[in-house]
Amino acid sequence: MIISELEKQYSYIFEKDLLIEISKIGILKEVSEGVELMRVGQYIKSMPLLLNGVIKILRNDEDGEELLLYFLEKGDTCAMTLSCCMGDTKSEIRAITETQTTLIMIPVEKMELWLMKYKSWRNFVLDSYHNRLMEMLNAIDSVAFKKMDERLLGYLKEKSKVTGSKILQATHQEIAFDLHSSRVVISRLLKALEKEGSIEISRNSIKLLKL
Amino acid sequence: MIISELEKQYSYIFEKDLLIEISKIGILKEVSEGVELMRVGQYIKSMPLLLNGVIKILRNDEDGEELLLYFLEKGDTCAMTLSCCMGDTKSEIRAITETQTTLIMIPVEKMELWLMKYKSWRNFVLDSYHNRLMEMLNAIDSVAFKKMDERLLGYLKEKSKVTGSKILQATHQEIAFDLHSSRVVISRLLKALEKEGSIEISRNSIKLLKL
DNA sequence: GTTAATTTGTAACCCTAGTTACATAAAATG
DNA sequence: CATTTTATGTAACTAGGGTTACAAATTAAC
Repeated sequence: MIISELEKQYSYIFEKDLLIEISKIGILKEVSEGVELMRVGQYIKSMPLLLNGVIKILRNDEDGEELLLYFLEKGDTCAMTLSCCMGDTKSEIRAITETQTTLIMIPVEKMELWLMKYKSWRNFVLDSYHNRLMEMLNAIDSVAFKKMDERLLGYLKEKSKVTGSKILQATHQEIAFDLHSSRVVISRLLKALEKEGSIEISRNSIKLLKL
Repeated sequence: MIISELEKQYSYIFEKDLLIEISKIGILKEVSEGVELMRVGQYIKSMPLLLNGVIKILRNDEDGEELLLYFLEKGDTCAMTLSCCMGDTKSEIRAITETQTTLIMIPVEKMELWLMKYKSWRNFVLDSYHNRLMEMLNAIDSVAFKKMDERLLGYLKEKSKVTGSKILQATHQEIAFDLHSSRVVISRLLKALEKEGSIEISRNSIKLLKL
């Protein structure tokens, strides 16, 4: 039953034998929107393969301050998880489902075994690391080089892209959390975007117009 | 001749056979301080293993703005290089020798081969990715959550650690570049640190006192 | 040793974005 | 439908840090 879903996303990535192993060993999991899949400091015993939906990955500092790092989409896996599994260290990030998601959980033990056995798995793991490093660089560019208005715009576009909708469900406060800013600042900048005709603001939602 | 240097840093990491391969194939390279080893947009054909010295890794945005991401020390390799070699993409970062360095260059072709052949190489590559991800998280914490005075202090400590000296050779302008700030701001904050008794400022150098 | 180039110190100013405070509006709850 | 709760709008203020401008000090160059 798993394998049909699996093949849609991963058949051109993984070799046949590996797909079969995954479908035997992996545990299919349905998670609804807004669920915390992982929090900082937690140990990780299994690794998720994302079949459907969107997960947002956040960084927290000691004082509970928060910042969105990037979104994971179908076909992605969490490099942080990989990283933590290998090193047997605690998670450094927080993961929350942005939409309803379907994922396959793989026990850690298999990971190293498969690295030896399957070339496609090796490539997948290395690609994941590569992709995640690139997303981290984006995150750094954003906070280091951009001003808040630009960051906000980028955030809205990205969120629209991953959810596949021009209408975003979010309060100004939630956006402020993701961008590590304050509600007042976000309201201010959103208002400016509305005046300039880029968006339309309603309670709990924002409609992207000419972006 | 290479192998003696090699064994000092990597004998407990790599298996014997791999060490021999590296010493046969790798090209030993001595680089003096302040040399640009890699710039943004460059293609990478070989991968460095750091035997000695310190390399600083910088991020540039389109307008030439710059930010220090982290330092590489002996025993490290550049995960970005790994990443770029694999994906055959351009470099996203800039690398400059912070001190005189000794490194071994490995041709890209070997990398994938060794991933299959040597467990120790696999672990090394995965560990490198892990370490680099952690350093990227530090960089993000710094720019996202900290104020400039804290960042400056962290920078001074880190630089002192990697160079192994309490006396740092740097102008305020150079520090400003690394932190993506301006000379005036850095001078201002350094002065404050001096008044508080943490450092001693001289032309072209800063002495760390009670840090 | 005189001149030029670098480096540092400091004042004055400005802008972004964070904070506080309060009003209004829309939904949820009873 | 009256009352909370939640979300948004806006003004006024503050602070961090970026910019400009210029002086002083140190070093390098001739």
